[in-house]
Amino acid sequence: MSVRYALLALLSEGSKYGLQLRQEFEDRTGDAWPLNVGQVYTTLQRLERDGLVESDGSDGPQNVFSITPEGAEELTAWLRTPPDVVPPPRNELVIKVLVGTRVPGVDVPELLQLHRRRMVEAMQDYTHLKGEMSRDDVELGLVVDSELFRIEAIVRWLDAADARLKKLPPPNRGVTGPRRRRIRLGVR
Amino acid sequence: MSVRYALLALLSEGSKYGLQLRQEFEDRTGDAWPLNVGQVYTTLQRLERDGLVESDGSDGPQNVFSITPEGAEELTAWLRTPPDVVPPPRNELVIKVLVGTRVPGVDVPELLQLHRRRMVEAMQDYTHLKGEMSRDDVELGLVVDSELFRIEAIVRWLDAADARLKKLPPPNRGVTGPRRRRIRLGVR
DNA sequence: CACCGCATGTAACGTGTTACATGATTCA
DNA sequence: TGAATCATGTAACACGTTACATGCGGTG
Repeated sequence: MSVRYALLALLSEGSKYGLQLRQEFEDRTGDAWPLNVGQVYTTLQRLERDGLVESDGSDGPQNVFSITPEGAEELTAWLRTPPDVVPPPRNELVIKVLVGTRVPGVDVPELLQLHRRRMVEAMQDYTHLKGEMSRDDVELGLVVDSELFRIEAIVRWLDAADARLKKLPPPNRGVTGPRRRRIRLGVR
Repeated sequence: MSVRYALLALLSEGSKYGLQLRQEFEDRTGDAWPLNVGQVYTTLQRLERDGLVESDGSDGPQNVFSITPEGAEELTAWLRTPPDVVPPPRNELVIKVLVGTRVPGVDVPELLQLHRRRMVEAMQDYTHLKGEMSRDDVELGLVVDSELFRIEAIVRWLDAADARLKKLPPPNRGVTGPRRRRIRLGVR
């Protein structure tokens, strides 16, 4: 839902049209997240359908949109809404490791080391990039920071996973276990 | 694409049917990620269509699926594929902050503090949960670890963002800037 | 004129979500 | 018998992606 509300935010500054919204979205996120133009138009249609945005009726070559009061309200609510934390968003790497332990012929510690190497390389690339960046490019700086912290967290998790798996190595390799009662992370 | 390959991984252990796959997916990810049954069936259809999985023909009450050699190949490739890093995945919180700086009436530093509070609370909840967890619940332990590291990285980013925004406070508040040349993160 | 850039859209597809409908089996 | 549970599926929808089609205007 990021795009939907990002467009709303850009429109809260003033009325804009499609291509302009794409341009400004990319500018204001440091050119880090290319945005497909098609998605801008379909998202604007949905926003209009939901009454969060109004079209300037002019079906001319520049179809200008403005935010409505309801749109402004939803926007400020969204800005203060924290990202969902229970249930946690699915984490592809974590799933890889967890289901990987049951795939015949897969060496999980080796898998952890492989991904660790890739992640460290990515961090080096980003760190190098930071050196080349203009010091006052706040937007790109923030995006790169977010990636660096995020990837660093992945590396730490890979190390923790390695340690955890070393502690109880083969007992549940291929065994289905006694179906022990589990804690459900705040669902229903 | 996590679910698609997770099912493939579970099938690499042996043939299974729909509900069983959901059950095992949830077991093996520590019950942290509830999986909708409907998605299992549609995903199995697509896997079959793509030749990665075979149905046991028996359209009976238990429709059993097995992995094909092509499926096994795709699976091992997926396990070793690192998560995409350029362009970075869109980060909803980062987008909130970046576009929030242009929304009239929004106090960004206050926004950062609000989200920081929420994230710290989430970390406390997870830490508390770890204390209540069975020590040998590897799966849930790994998921909770991944969330703790992930959220901690968010908190660090919020602090870094706060510092960055304090350094150059109002110059680009509402101003569109000179459209400076930017580094593109390896796209195209 | 022909081409390019701007601008708007549509179509097809993939993943994911929720909700609903349909049988078969088990058991009080 | 009737209700719960197991098991399979479908429908409708949201978001996102890629690719394609259309129209307008300026410029060589």
